[in-house]
Amino acid sequence: MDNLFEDLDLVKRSGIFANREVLRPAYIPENLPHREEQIKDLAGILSPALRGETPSNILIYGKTGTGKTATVKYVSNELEAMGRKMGSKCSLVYINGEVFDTQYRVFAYLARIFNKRVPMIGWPTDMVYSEFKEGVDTEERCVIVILDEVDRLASKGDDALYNLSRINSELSNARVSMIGISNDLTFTDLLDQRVRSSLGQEEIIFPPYNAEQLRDILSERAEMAFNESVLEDSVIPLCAAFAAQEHGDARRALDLLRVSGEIAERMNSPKVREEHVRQASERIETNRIVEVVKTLPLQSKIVLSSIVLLSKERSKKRFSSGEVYNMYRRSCSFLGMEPLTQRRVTDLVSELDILGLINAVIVSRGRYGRTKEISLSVPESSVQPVLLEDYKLKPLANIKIRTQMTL
DNA sequence: CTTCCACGGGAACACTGGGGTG
DNA sequence: CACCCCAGTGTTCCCGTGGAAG
Repeated sequence: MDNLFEDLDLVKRSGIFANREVLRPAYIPENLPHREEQIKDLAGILSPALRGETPSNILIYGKTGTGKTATVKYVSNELEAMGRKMGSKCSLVYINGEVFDTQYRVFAYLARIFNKRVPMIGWPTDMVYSEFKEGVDTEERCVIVILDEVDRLASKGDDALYNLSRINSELSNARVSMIGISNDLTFTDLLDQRVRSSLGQEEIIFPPYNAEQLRDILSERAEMAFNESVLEDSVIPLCAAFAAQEHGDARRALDLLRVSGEIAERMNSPKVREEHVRQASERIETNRIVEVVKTLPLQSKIVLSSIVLLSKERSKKRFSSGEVYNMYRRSCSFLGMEPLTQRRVTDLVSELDILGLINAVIVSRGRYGRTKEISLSVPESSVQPVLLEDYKLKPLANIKIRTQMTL
């Protein structure tokens, strides 16, 4: 009769949260503060869809957490609802370029939405493309394809975008237009001229939020998320300030607020205090590092581990690619693995750089050539244990660091 | 002006896991 | 069933290039 869960605080009605879900990134609020203009623009550009015309293609720019996706989804829902009311067939398809990051996958997904049976891999792409075309064209309608994180898709060749942009000339009933969402402002550079002009018929910019605007957003959500007066006055401004440093990332701010609440809850504190926010900020950062390192491919782990080993061994903190590559080769032979080429390793290093685990800058040392200076940009103590969790890397715990070390 | 090292673009290749066809 | 086709991914190979010390 004693249930295991009865004793756990988790089940008891939380004193802190009223509804934690509204702080999660997936939640789309009714009201998007400081995005009125973008909403209006977007709605204006899309409105022809309701009159049976083809809306212009749109390109949306803005850094992460500036409300791009939320805004688009919000407007989509409104548009679809209005379409139903007016009896015009209007459908929006949301595609995340992170998940569907190749032309094949995008068209296969689209074809499936329009009731075609297409395997997720195996066919020639043009076959999948024509299946999709046939599927959409079965009736008169307006289809708006939303490509979130298009830069992902575009970086692997712009064929998909090109095909999508000229599909209308091959359709007789349906009309297709697209919305590209990108957080990289320079990504059109790698597009074909024709695609660029077609996709960028209209452009909407989402500027980063400043601390003040973040405060508004947080306050509004906090009202729904938390019970009355559990937040100390300084909590929201502090969350906003932290996130404003991170180029005004609202997602970050909301995360911070939620985790602060969770920490307060777990500590049985009746209120969320400033110290909880600071702890939350730390925890989010270390969690991120652990998560990233854990999911690194094996070879990248070895490269990273080599850099860690170097920074433990030497007094200095920056290393040339040559040094890193040598250490990498030693690690490989220690593990009994074939090392990759230097060329490949420079790519892996760049990836680690983008992930923010290391810092790499190209320097020219004149007579002594050109290198990348590489340094760890996160504490080694938070990286090494995670690396050693990988059983394939276990032996590296005992690697003799100094070549000249005597036994 | 030369020289040096490795950066990073691009082509080519190997391999995988799924298709369709005879 | 055997066989070849296809997209996608990770890799190697080749090579032109940058830019300050000498």
